Amino acid sequence: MIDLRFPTALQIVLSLAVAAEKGGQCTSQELASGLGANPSLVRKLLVPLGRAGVTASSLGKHGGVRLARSAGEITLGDVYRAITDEKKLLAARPDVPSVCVVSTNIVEYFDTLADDVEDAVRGVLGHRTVAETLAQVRQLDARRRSSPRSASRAAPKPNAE
Amino acid sequence: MIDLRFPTALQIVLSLAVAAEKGGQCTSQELASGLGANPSLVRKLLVPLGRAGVTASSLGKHGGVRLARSAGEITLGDVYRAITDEKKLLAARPDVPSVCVVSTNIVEYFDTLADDVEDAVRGVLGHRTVAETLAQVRQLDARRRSSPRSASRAAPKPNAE
DNA sequence: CTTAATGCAACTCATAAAATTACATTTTTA
DNA sequence: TAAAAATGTAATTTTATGAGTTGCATTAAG
Repeated sequence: MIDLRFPTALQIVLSLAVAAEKGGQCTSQELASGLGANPSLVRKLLVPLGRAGVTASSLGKHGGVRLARSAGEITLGDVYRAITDEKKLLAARPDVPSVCVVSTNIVEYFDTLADDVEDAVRGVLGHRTVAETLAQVRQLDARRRSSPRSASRAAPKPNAE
Repeated sequence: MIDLRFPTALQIVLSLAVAAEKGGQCTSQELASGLGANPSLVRKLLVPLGRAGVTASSLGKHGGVRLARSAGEITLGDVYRAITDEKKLLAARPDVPSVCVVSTNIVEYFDTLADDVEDAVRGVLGHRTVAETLAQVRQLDARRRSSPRSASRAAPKPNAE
């Protein structure tokens, strides 16, 4: 099944950034409804994010989730690394037999290649803060409202609300 | 299940590059044994590689597979693109409801982010030719033979063969 | 004590590739 | 022309892994 943890975690963090501007926090229920998902799924993703110091939760009544740092101090790379932990984008074939020069050394080679790819991805994600990303998302929203060629049926009346 | 198509295709192409040096070709059976896999699986991967002009096959008795171009004219990016076709490394969450600024625009944002990541990966893979890669694999092999601290049990007697 | 939140464990479901099997098709060649 | 040996391809089963769900223990406010 396709891995949606990073896009999901990113949306969670962005929603928390919006809430943080108002000095507030979110419940996993609120976050889940923005995702069309289950609160339990949200809480599952909050575990590694909390461990990485990206989010923080408080228990009990009036508990909830908030950003552990300001949105300008969190990069998408932080979120990505927290959520994917060890798993790399590319993985070598396991159990390759050793029958020729290629098969004997391909795994070692591929691991270094996978590392290079991982570094490139982190380069892209590491330069963008959550604050900048939220600003970009709002730009998209402004563009969506100003032009009626709606990309989705989400804004059928761009000038009506 | 984890996607092994690219590492598998890469090993196939490298094996074909070795064979090409001797002016020869390989059967899917030979390729499969170097992978510890099934000839049918190899042939399945050869379909997109052939369509992309990376490999070529001949039917019938004494048929087989060979590189369609020289190893110096094929990049790892060519192999990667052929094998993964449309599928991107990162995919947006589907069916996100539109309940706030973030949820309304996150999919569009994430798609552009996924494209940026894809470009970065292709940057890494597009610069390496199969010929260069084969040379690197052989360097690893030379290093493995000269130092007995074997990374795998693949070469228990580095000076014995 | 009740309420409302997170934390966490157990379970089923869905998906996509791996792996396998079988057979049709195409060439070579004896 | 028939046998052999290869690719092409379709159908099927297996497997791995995240999604999604349910339930409940724990925690803290009032």
